[in-house]
Amino acid sequence: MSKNKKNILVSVAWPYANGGIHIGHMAGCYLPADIFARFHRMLGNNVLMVSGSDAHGTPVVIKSIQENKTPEQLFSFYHKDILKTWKNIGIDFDLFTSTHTENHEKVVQDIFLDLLDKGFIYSKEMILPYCSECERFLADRYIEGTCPNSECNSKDARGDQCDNCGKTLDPKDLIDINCKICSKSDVISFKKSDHYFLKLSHFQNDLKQWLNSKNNFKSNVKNTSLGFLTEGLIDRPITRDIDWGIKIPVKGWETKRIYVWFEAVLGYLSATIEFFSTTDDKDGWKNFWQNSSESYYFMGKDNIIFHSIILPSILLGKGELNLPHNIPANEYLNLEGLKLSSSRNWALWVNELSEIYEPDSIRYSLASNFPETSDTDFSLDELIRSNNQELVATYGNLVNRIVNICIKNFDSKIPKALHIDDDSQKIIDMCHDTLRIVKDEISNVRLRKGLSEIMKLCGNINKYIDLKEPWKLIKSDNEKASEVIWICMTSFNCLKILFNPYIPFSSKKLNKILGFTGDLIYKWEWSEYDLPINQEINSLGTLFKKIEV
RNA sequence: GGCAACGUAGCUCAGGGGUUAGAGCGAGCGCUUCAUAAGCGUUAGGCCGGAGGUUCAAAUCCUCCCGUUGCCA
Repeated sequence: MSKNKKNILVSVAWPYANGGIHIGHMAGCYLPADIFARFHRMLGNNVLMVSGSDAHGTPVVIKSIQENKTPEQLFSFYHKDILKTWKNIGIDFDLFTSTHTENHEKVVQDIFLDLLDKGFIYSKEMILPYCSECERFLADRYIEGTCPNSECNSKDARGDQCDNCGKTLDPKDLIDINCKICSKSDVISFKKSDHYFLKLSHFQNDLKQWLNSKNNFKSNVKNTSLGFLTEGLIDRPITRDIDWGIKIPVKGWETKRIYVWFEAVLGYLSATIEFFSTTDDKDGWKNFWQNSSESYYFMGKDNIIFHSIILPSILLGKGELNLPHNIPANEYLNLEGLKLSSSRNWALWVNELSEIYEPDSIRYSLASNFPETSDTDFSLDELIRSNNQELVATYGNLVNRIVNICIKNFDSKIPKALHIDDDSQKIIDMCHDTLRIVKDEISNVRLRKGLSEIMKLCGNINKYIDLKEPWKLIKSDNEKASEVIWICMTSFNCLKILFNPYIPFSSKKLNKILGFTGDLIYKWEWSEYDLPINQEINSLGTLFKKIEV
C-alpha cells in the first residue's frame, strides 16, 4: 500500500442470486462503480472494489422451488452467471464474493452478538401467517387473497399490498387467503413466533446529524433519507422463520435465520475482511473502514435507505467503523420507454448482449446516458447509434485517419514537430484542460458529464485536422505535416488515458496502436512528450467496428 | 394516502433567478476527400407539464394541480 494516497472503498450493491444481470443493473451501479474504481486506481489511490452475490432470502428459496433445485444450487448457478458477466463486460472487482461464505457468516454473527450485547438488538413476539401445507411461515407478500377494500375486491391482493387499488394491507384482513407458494387455500393460519429486532429508533438523532452534514449527497439521496427520519424510525425485525440463510448464534434459535437486509449490507465489510484474509496484511481491511478512508456505495434508487439508514445504524452500533462517504445512487434505466422487468421478461441481459456487441460499445452507450439525475431511456437503436455515430465516426475514425497518414507517409513512425504553432498549442492545452475537468467530474461521480467532455475533445481534434489539412501539407510542407501528425498522435495518447475508465478495451488497443508494448500501467498523468519520437506504430485495424443494421 | 426525485427542441438529455434557452442525434443546405460513405461549416426547430404567486426580472424560487418513477404506510 503506497503512502500519501487515499484509501477508496468502492462498495457495489449485491445482486440477488436468483437471476442474471441486465442493462438496468449495469447502468444503475456496476458500470458507474467500475468507471469510478478504474479512475481512482489510475490516480494511484488504494482502491478496493467489492461486492458479491446475495445468496440468501426468500426470493432465492421461492425461485429454487419453482426450478426444482435447492437454494444452494440456484445460488451457485447464478453466481457463476454473474461472474461471467463481469468478465464479459469488464467489471473489474477486487473481490466479488457471496453472502454464502464462512467468513461472511462469522462477520455477521459477531456483529449480531455485539449489538445484542449492547442492547441494540432485542427479541419480541410476532404473530405471522403460517402455511400448514408448506410447513413454513410466510412473508406477507407470499400470501394472497381478496382485497378487503369494498371498492376494490381484487382477488390478487398480496399480504402486504393490493396492486389493484394500491392499498397497504395487514395480512390478517385479507379475505379467502391462500398460500402463493403451494397455491392452496385453507392452509394459512396465524401463529406466534419470536424474533429479534434492531433498535433503529436509538440511532435516530445520530443519523439525522450525520445526514445533515452530508453536503456531497445528491438531493434525492439526502432528502429521501431525511424524510425517512422525519417519519420516525421504527425498530425492524432482523430474523425470519426460514431455513436458508445465516444462523442466529443464540441457543434455541436454530430454526430461524438472520433476515437478508441485515446481513447483506454487512457484505461490504465481510468482503473487505475476506480480501485481506488471503494477504499477509490480515488487518488491512481496517485501512478501508477507519480513519480517513473514503467509502462510496453504488446502487439503484430503490436501495437508498438500506445504505443511508440501515447500514449506518449497524455501523454506529458496532462503533469505530466509517459511515458512507458518499452514496451516489442512480435512478432507473428504462428500456424503450418501459420499466425493466425480469418477471415480464422485459430486459436486455448483459451476457446475451455481449455476445453480439463489443463490451466498449455497451459500456459507452450506457455511460453516455447514465440515469444520474433522472430516469433515462435505453434502446438497441440507441446503442447502435452511439456506437456508429460517436465511437466509430467521431473517435475511432479520428484515430484511423491519422494512423493511415502516418503509415503511408511517415513509415509508421511518430514524426517530430520542429515548431508548435498556436493551433497546435491549443490542442495540447485542451488535452491538459480536459484531463483536469474530467478528473473533477469523475471525482464527484458525474460520470456522464466527464464522458461528454472527452468526446468534445475528439471533436476539437477533428476540427484541428480539417483546419490543417495534413493530406495537403504532405505534398507542400512536410515539416508542417509532421507537426500536425505529432500533435494528433500525442493527443491520442491523452485520449487513451481519458477514455480508459469508461471503455478500457479500446484504450488498451489504442495503446498498442501507438506502439507501446506490454501492459502499460495507466496513470492519470499525461505530457505531450510521453510519446517517444520515432516510435513505430502498429496497424491493428480500427478501434471500433461499425454495426451494420 | 405520505415523502422524495423527475416532467426542457422530432428523439436522448444538459442547464437552473438576469442579455436573443443549450448539446448530441435526426432533418435541410454548403464545403472537403486523409479516413470505418467518416470529417468540417451552416440553417430550421422549444409560450422549459398546467395554473397561480414572490421579484425590477422566473425554465430556474414558492403554492396547488396533472403525469412518471422510487420509498414508506
